[in-house]
Amino acid sequence: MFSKACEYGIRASIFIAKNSREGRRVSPREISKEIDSPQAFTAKILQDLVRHDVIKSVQGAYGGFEIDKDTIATIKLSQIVEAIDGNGIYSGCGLGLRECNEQHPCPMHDKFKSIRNDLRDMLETTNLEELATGIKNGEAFLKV
Amino acid sequence: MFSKACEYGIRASIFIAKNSREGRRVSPREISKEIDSPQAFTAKILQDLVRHDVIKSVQGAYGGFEIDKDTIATIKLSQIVEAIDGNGIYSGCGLGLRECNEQHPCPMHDKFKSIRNDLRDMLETTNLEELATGIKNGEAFLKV
DNA sequence: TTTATTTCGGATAAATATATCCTATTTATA
DNA sequence: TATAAATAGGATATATTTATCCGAAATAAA
Ligand code: FES
Ligand code: FES
Repeated sequence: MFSKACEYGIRASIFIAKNSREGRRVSPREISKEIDSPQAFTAKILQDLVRHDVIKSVQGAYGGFEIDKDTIATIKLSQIVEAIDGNGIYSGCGLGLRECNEQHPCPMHDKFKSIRNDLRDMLETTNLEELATGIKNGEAFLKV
Repeated sequence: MFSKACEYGIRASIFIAKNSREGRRVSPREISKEIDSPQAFTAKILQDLVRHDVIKSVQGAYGGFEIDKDTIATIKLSQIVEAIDGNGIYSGCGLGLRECNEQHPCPMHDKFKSIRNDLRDMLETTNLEELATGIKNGEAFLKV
């Protein structure tokens, strides 16, 4: 469904959100340990998310990654997915035609479209705040 | 969503189904032309589908690929997807945890599960007969 | 200002997915 | 039986994704 990079990116963002709520910056080392992902690869993805204004980085000693406390609830899953995987999952044809087009649909179009729209709605209405809360409460997990 | 191989496999199966209803066998050359896919690569995928009993091949002169007329309506999209991409899309965790587990859910689990189940239901209730009919009637297309 | 720490970014490696090529095998027909 | 036409399958090539490595730049604190 999502690329590995995107999976790591979402898990990392949730972990950063949880820690930022507690006023703690985190390093790629700590992040990749807590979400069980390859460190250098994860660091690349974090840089990508910084460039896309999903998270913030602070360079130098005592630096790390964080998210402004008051924006955590405004960051949607869709922003992370689009930053890393692009928007093909929202608009692309399920059977790989050049574009999904009502006037030139593939045989799966009608049935696929509704699922794709549900997925888009879900990603656009889910924010980091609620996901981080699940982790905080021990109801959900980021690894294993 | 699906791999290229899976997209080609579904499009090819629909094309074969349409032709088998008309009593015509088709070659990889004709298939890849009609679904606009790389020929040799498509041929590999067709072999895979034969091994998984989704389609039938007839070797030698006047051979080709076909589907028994009376089984076309019984072949579900899910069989093709599972043959090529495996069943990860049905059972895998959306955030890449080792397994999707109610007792150890990722933060996206509840919301993701319902979409994944809708997708599975769609693939399990859609058969080649109806898809081929769309093509036959000119309501749907397999390329461009 | 020096030092230690940390992100940034380029280069490279490894793994996987996609695609091509060529030969062997099968089979209907002449 | 010989021939031509077609799928099967191994070997190989290319592209993309995933992953690692290392030095440069930034920055807080001593
Ligand atoms: S054309 Fe294929 S999903 Fe819309
Ligand atoms: S555990 Fe992640 S989707 Fe179920």
